[in-house]
Parts: sequence; C-alpha cells; structure tokens
Amino acid sequence: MVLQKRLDYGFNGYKVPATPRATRSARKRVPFRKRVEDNQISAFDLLATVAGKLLLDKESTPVSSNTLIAVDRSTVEKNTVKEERRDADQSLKLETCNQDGSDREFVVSQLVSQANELNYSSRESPSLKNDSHFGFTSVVTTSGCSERSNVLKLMNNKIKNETGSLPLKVETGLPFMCGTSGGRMKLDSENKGPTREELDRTDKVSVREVADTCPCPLEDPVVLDGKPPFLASSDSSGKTHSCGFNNYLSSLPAKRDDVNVVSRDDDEKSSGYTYPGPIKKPFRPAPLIGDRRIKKTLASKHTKLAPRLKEETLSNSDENLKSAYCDRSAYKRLRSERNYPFKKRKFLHYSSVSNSDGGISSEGISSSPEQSINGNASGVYPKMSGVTGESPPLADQRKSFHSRDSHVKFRIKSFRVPELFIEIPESATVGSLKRTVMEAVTAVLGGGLRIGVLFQGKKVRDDNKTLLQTGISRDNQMDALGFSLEPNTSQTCPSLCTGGSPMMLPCDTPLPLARYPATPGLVNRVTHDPLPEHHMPHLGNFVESDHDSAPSPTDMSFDKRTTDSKALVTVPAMSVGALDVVPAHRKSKTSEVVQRRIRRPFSVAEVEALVQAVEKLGTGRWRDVKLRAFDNAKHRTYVDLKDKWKTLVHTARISPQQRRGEPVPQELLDRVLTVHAYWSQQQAKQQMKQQQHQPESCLLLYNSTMRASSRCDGDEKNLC
DNA sequence: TTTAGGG
DNA sequence: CCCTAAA
Repeated sequence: MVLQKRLDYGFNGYKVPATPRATRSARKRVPFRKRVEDNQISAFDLLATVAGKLLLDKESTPVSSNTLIAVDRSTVEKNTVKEERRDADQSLKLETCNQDGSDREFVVSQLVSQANELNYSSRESPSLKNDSHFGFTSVVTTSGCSERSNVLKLMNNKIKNETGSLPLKVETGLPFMCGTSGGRMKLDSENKGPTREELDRTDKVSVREVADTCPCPLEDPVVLDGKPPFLASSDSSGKTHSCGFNNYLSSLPAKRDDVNVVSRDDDEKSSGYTYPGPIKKPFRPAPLIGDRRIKKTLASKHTKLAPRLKEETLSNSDENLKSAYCDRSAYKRLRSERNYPFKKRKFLHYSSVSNSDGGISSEGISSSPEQSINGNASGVYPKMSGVTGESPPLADQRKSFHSRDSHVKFRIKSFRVPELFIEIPESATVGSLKRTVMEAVTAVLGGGLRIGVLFQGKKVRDDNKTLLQTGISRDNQMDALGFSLEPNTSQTCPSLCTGGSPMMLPCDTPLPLARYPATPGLVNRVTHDPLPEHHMPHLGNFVESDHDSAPSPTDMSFDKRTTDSKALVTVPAMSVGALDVVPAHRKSKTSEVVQRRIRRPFSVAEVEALVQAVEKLGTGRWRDVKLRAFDNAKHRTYVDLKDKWKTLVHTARISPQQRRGEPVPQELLDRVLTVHAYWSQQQAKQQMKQQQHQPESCLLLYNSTMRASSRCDGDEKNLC
C-alpha cells in the first residue's frame, strides 16, 4: 500500500522532483482520476517485479483460435499444469500460444465429440476442472446471444455437409442460446423473433436451419448429466436437444485456450466447471482486480456498443450484463482491430469467439486477435468471410494457415529491473532511502524503458532477426532466453515502431499507455504514432511556449519517453489490465479531456525572482507577484507561484538532507523564511487591528504575533 | 478571477 | 501540480 501510494505520487510527478514526468494522460476530472492513477500504478508495480525468467514453450497445439473446439485432452492437461504454475507465482506472465498450421480442419462431428469429451473429462477429473472451466466459463461470459448463434450458424455450414440435419425446433434452441438462465426463459422467448430475424438477415443462415442441424451426439447422456439440473428442467420441451445444443455451444469457445489467450487464473478460477445454461451467474462471481478494470472499461465502451448489441440480441433489460460482456470482448477486438475496416455486426460476432476471458491478455501476443478471429472464424465459416469482405475464401485461408510460421510460446514470469545505483548519506532516514529508491525506479520506469532480449547469455541486439534465425524458437534453448527492462537511451525506437520484433506487440496494436505519457507539446514530435486518431482532441491546445522559462531537465527526456512507452506497456498489458482503463477515459465522449500540465521545476533564478517579488509585495498578492516577476512566463500562474512559495517555505524548514530536486541556495531559503515570517506577522497584525474591539480573540492574536516576530526579530527590522 | 489550502 | 471552496 505504502509503495503504491508513493508510486502514485511519483508518477504524478508532483512530489518526486527528481523524476520528471513528461505528461499525464487526459482524464476526467473527478473520481476517475484516482482510479486511473491507481491502475497505472499497478502496472508499474508489476513491471517492477524483480528477477525473473522466461519460459519458452513450444507447443503444437492446434491453432484454431477460432476453430474453437479442437482442444484435445492432452492440451487440456497441459493447460492445467500451466494453470497451477500460474497459481504458484503471481508475477507477471506473458504467454503466447503456439499456433501450428496443423489440425486446422475440423469436421464438425469431430469437434462435437471432442467437446463432449471435454465436458465429460472436466466433470470426471478434478485436476482438469480448473482448466476446463477456464474454457467454458469464458464461453459463458463473453459469448452473447449473437455470438453464439453466430457460432451456431457457422457450425451449421459444416454440419450440413457432415451429418445432414436433425430435427430440432427453433423454439427450443433459441431460448437457450440467448437465455441466461431458466428464469429468463420467458423473456428470451419473446425476443427470439427479432433475434432470429437479425440472424437471418445478417448471415443468411436461418436460425431454423441452424437448429435443425443440431448434431446428434449432443444427446449423449453423459453430456446431459454434466449439465446442471435446473438448466435441463428449465426447458420443458425438447429439452434434450436444446441441452445438447447448449453444451455444444458452450464447448465452442473453450477453444479459446488455443487462441493463446492468457487469462489470469484468478479471473475465472472461481467458477469451476461451468455449464452453458446459467450464463449470467458464473460470469464474475468475485470480481477481482482484473475484472474491475474491465468493468471500468466497459462502462464507457458499453454505451457505444450496447445499442447495437441489443439490437442483435435481446431487448431484455437484463441483457445489460450480458451485453456488457459482449462489449468486453468486442472492446478488445476493437482495440486491436480498429485499423481495419469492419462491419459492426460482424465485428461483434467475431469478438466473442476468441475472447472470452476478461484479460487483456491476448492482445500483443503473437497470435493476435486479428489472426485468430479473423482468420479462423472466417476460414472455417465462409459465410462470415463473405460478409466481412476481408477474409479470403476458405481455401485461401487454409492455405495461409499452413504457410504461417509456427509460433513460439513465451511466458515472462517477471522482469528484472535495471540495476540502480543509489547514494545516500548515512544520516538519511529509512524513509528517505525508500523514497530515493522509489524515485530511481520511477525515473527508470517512467523515463523510458526498452526490452532487452538475452539469449544464451548474450544480448540480442538485432531486432530484425527472426526468432528462428536467432535460435530462440528452438525448444532446447528455452532456458537461454531472458528478457530485461532496460533504461532507454536511444532517441529513436528501432524496430518496435517500424516493424516490431516478434516479441513485442505489433505496432498497430493500440496500446493504451502507448501515448499515455505523451506530453501535449510532445505529441507533435511523435511522428511515427500509428494511431493518430486516438490522440486526445485537445492536445494541441496545450502546447505551451515557454521560451521564457529556464529549460528543465524534464524537457530533455521527452522523446525517449514517448518512443519507448510502447515497450513499456507491452509487457504489463498482459496481466495487469489496469492500463486498459486508460483508453476508456481518454476517449470519454461525455466530457472534455484535461491534460495535466507538465511539471516544470522552478529554477533557482525563478525562485530568486519569486522571493524578491514576495519580499516586496508580500504573500497573498499572488496575482501581483505574477505580474511583477513572471508576467511573461505564461506557464507560471499565480497559483503556481503561490504553490511554489508554499513549498519553498516548507523546504526552508526541513533539513537539507530531506530536500530533493534542484538544490535551492540556502541564502534564498533563509530569505524565504524571513519574508514569510514577516508577512505572516503583518497579516496577523492586520487581523488584530480589524478585530481589536473583540477582546476574546485579542489575546490569541497577540500571542501568535509575538511568536512569529520573536523568531526572526532582526530580519524583520531590516525589512521594515 | 483570485486566494487559500488541502490533496 | 491539481482541485475547490470562498471571497
């Protein structure tokens, strides 16, 4: 807590003089701010996690991100193990999942059976529970109606060929698809009409069709058993079918694991084995940090997406929650795909398929959402690709799948913070030591970081080499790979911004914090920013000209900072999530975004001028002081001057060891104390005069006046 | 808008 | 530096 607080201040810049903060992102004025800051902290906090190692795994899990169902048992088990490991250490993790060209073509029947198997095993084996829920829950969570139906439709395409059609009534199928619980049945049913309409129109696959083709295997008793009783009972007619259907559906997103999405264990752990029925309940049983973040994000994003969602799904008021989760996934998609032209509707559909977990995780990983969702979904389900107009036909898609490199899976447990050298006098307090360290750390973190890659003990400097070329992708080399955070010294960002090393996020992946540290005036200098449209609207207005002011150290580090911010974010974005909140606020549609002014430490000369002016005018006439001594320093407001005086007085009173920032000459500080005492006295006298006729307060005032005057008696006389 | 103070 | 209540 303490640490966090301190960091907070550090990044606010205000209280950590030694750590010039370039900027601060826009945000809403009131309550948001605190939250944002806190979130930001956690990001850095996380970053600062010490000493770590990177695990490199090579897996040949079927990619499929979209193919949803192809999780074989071995994969599940593997994942389970990982899950446990995650539990063991809470440090930062970054994972990418392997994408292999193989196993891409699934036949529905196969898929189905596997799905069932999954269900079964999850029920059977406790060890698998965690993992399976992992998959299932996410399905439940994120998949909204539309998505599901979408999936269904997609399935349909396949199914038709494979199994032909089975009798299943739409009436039974739909409610379940869209319903969240048994109790909601009625509403759902009411809404099924529009939904269906929507579906038909959009994807040209009638719901009826879909329902009709529900595969047989779903009726498997085993599956039914695994399903919560109330779900089954909630459906009075054709329950068997619908249940099977549901199960089937639920199993789809389970595939998600393959998509590489790394969800925080804590996010979904609690849900355990989840069945598709009560979609709502298991959503977020116990909102954890990650979730909160998401909610916040949603809060703002939601408004935009909700209408559409509802249109597509249900107009049920209870739908909010659901749509919110849709939003979440959608939001992720949005962030990673906003460069693409996309049809809203399609976009929505896609979103749920791959992303169920609340994590920010998937983005930034090599198998990015674009690939997984766009590619697979459309590949497997040609209809969608047709509508989207982005994805190649199935055949081509497949081709491209195979031609894609195999992916390497990374897990970064933690980062090592660059070595820091700190010198501090013996007389310093522990508190100040902590502070100093904090400053150093924040300076590093806030001042620009880059990622270093160590391989076999050597730094890999060539960012253009592929993993293959460097040998990193080889299984036996996994131990030889390490990441580190390094203070950034270069002015330009080499590959990260241009092409991106495989380790890093793709440049076009929007990163919330990427532009976060950018200073108003600074933004203009960032020419390579991939997403200019996401800049805050008002930035330009804040560009101040401060030629009149002494250049502060802050100014020097701007460029580095901006260029590197990406690297900085890349890592924590995975699991921290706090960062996610930022963009939401940045884009807050409701109000104007406010940019915090950059910190401009007072130079000695300025302090001198200030003291001089105050000597003349006294405290309490800050406007005059401003006019007199800082009239042409536009960035110094009278409030600033007042604040500076306040801190000057404080500085003068504390021991020199406790002072930070650019040292102010003791002579000046002495004057500050003197002047301050004098004017305080004057003020008191003034008040005494005014209240002379009030006997009660007279004594008090007199005492305080005496105290003040006795302290610097001699000086006062001089001044007078 | 300015001041004064807390954050 | 920010934010605000008061003046």
